[in-house]
Amino acid sequence: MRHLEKEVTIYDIARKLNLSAATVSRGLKNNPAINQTTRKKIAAAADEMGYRFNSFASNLRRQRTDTIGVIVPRLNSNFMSEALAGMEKAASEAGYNLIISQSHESMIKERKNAATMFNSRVDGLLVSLSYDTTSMEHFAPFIKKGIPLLFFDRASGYKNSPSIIIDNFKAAYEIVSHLIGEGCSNIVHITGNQSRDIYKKRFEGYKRALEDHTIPFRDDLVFINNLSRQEGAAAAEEILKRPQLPDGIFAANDVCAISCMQTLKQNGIKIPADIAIAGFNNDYISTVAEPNLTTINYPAFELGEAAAKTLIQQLTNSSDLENENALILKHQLIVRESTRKRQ
Amino acid sequence: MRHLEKEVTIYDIARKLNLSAATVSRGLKNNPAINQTTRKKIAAAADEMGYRFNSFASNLRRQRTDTIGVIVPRLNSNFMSEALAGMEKAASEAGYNLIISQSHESMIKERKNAATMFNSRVDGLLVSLSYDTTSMEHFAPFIKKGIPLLFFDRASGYKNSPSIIIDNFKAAYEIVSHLIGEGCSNIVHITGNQSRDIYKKRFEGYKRALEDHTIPFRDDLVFINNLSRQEGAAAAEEILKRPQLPDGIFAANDVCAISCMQTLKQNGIKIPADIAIAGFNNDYISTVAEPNLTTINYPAFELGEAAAKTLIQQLTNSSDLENENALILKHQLIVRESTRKRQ
DNA sequence: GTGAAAGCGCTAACAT
DNA sequence: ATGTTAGCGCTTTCAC
Repeated sequence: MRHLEKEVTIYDIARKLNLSAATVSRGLKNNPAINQTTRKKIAAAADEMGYRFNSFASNLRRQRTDTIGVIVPRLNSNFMSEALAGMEKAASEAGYNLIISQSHESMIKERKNAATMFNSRVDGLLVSLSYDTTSMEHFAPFIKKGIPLLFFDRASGYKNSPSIIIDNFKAAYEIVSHLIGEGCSNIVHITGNQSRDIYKKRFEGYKRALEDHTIPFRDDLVFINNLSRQEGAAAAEEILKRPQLPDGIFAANDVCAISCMQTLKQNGIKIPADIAIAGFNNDYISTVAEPNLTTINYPAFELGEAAAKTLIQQLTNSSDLENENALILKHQLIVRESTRKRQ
Repeated sequence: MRHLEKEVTIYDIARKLNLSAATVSRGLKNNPAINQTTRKKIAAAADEMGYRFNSFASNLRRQRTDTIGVIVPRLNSNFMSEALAGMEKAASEAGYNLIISQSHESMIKERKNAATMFNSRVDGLLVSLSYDTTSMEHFAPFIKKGIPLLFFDRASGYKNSPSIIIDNFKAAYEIVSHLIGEGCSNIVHITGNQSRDIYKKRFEGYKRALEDHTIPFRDDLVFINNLSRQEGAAAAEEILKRPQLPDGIFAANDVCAISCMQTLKQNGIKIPADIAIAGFNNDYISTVAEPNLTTINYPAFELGEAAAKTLIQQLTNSSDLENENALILKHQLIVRESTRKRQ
């Protein structure tokens, strides 16, 4: 039906040139054992006959795929698309393809994705966990078969799988300390599911910063939601209802911080004079929002690149990551107008 | 090395259960011809023995991959990540995987990507052209082999390949007419490479709108660049140097419009009072920028979904797209503060 | 420098 | 309802 002509194989080329399939196979791979002239003849014939390499046959034979699987919560976030861009770059430079799938923040889908990746026999797997993943059992087959598994951003302490992250605790500590330094003492924290390590660590950083500045921690200042635009606005509404307004807000991502800020501004709150606001990630929008948002620069592209490179190193055995368990990338606190209370 | 244990095949299962490989194969596929009890036994044994399906062998045999290739200019734009999210959704619902690669706006890379996709024997290919693609020869092999090829957003009139787009001419016409309606008569247009149809059509829409409102077209009001943040700012700098300021700007994407707006604002220009600004795409940032940006809603997610669905329909022959040559999605003009000159 | 032959694991046509 | 058989196209070991 779809295949208009019969596929040309190395046998067809061999027949035409009075060679064996083995020679053609070697010739196409530029195997130095094959005569230069023969190689050229083979290449020419292949070209002329419209030959195309069959990677299944090759994969089947070689037992590897040169493919890396990636499972992300969602493709359509600034952070993820940057990270994926970095991965694609590193992978394609090393001759690997990427199979990308999204879990839509659901463990059920993540499980299916993992199974598909497993059956597709990816050489390795890169994962950023979904929002609601509790069990890690769907990754067990990879461990069992010795397929390298690497978590990035939303990591887990799962088995011996290494992860690539930033120091979320420290980053949060820094940003909250900065807020305190600007005179805030009544700081709201908006964050995500505490079973995701990144949010837990940020929360801990927040608490520690308060503690170290002898500011009592207050449960009612913490909002745990999915950090979406909607939830950011909802948190703002909730805050506005309170008898006493906070003087600072630290949200665990930029999108949420900004939608929260937008809602507050619409209700006449002055940022940063009334309330200072800080986010996390350094998405492009943080420089578009007014006032510009103080945030943590989380190098997403570099993260993706590093993740893919690390995995590929394991694949080629050029390095053993078995001893390292986490690769911590550098982050930076970026102070902008949204938190500058004093001149 | 990486494979700790020998792979289990259907033959192993067959031997263990005293069945033939064919029965096991059918059983695993839940073929109704196979006895319920047998099917259960097979499933149980497969599970217990740690069997995993070998898709290469299957692909090799079936001559198809259930995989769709996607080539995009860049992954990390709001528009593309939305579109990809839509594709991934449609594809995974139909049991297809996606192989995604980016051309980095270069024809050379696009050509390599196409070759890889071809060798990976994708069942179909979705393409949004790179900025500098001039020749389409790298898609010829797909046509020749009858592999469905579908362009989206950055389309081309290539051969009989259909495309999924919006009516860029009309959208641009509408937005420029709106600017004129707000009192603008001196309207800058910032757009992209004119060999990309989308930008050409937008340019034409701009010209036609001027014409229909008897405003003379002026060459010096047109900026052709790559529509990046940098170029948006550069265009603003250039505009600021001019003796006479324009009273309106229509940029062919939101990112460029917003960076242009930021630079103008920094130089004391009032938006929209001095200059009204409109963008294109309805990226999230268009609601974050101040003033909020007037733009065209380009339904990226739906576009991706429609593209994947259309391709899959062709694959399953459930529809013949050979007659249709373009699927035009609806767009909407979204008027926001950045162009409201009059109350 | 080149060839013969076997086999990777699955599926489908054809049998029974 | 299940089995037999052949073959998808490539790689690789062992020969010469």
